[in-house]
Amino acid sequence: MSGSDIFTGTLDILILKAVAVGPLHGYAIGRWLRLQSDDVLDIDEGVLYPALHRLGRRGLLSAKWGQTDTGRRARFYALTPDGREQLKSEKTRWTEYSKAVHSVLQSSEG
Amino acid sequence: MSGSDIFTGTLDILILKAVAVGPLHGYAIGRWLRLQSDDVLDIDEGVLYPALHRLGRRGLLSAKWGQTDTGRRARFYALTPDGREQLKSEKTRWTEYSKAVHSVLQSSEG
DNA sequence: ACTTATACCTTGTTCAGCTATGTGTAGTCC
DNA sequence: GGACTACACATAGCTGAACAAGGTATAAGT
Repeated sequence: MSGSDIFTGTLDILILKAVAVGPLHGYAIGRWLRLQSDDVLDIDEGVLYPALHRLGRRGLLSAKWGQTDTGRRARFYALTPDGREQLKSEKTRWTEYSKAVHSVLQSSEG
Repeated sequence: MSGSDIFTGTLDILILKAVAVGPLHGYAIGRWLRLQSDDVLDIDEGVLYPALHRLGRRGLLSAKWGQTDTGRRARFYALTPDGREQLKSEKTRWTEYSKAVHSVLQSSEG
């Protein structure tokens, strides 16, 4: 059901990236993240769906109802142009930040 | 005054690491993080001091008043044994997590 | 006198993520 | 028939870290 805790602020990037290739529905986003991260990122559905709604409200994702491969009804999310820009800038920010944290954690100087 | 936003959850690790080498006072912790991270990590004091108090309350840091090199009064924080363990496990968690995020962001598969 | 750097602190607010829970469909296994 | 798993969506209440914006005070430089 639930995965290990998230570092707040990273979820949006992960979601935006997941739908960057093509539209996906919520459940598939969760599955894809689990797959790509070797089970490290296991997003609770009670966290994932509100996040999708937030991103929609902010105009970073668009949503429409559709059919899965197996004929089920599902809500498909796609990146808007704003979302694509947001992904890009957040990715840059993450990369810079994680490098900074890494260099702090590696440091042995007092 | 303020730095760029933090990814929530990383601040504790950064602080614990800063005092891992030896006791430091709050202001020096901020300065050290800025230095080690090439100005990427610039922790607002209104964020830093409450965090130090929290870590103290949780028993991960000990605190005592002392004198700086320049003769000023300052509160020095040091790692407790619990704090050292927490640093270790959080470091592991961060490393695993950031690798996972990285591998998601690098992915090009749909 | 003024500014900068040092060094500490608190109060109020926001909102992401956590926890728990609910709905319903469809396939499989015994 | 009954139980179970996977799929797919959703909301409501809570917590607490971080943010924003202030405040106190000393010392050194110009």
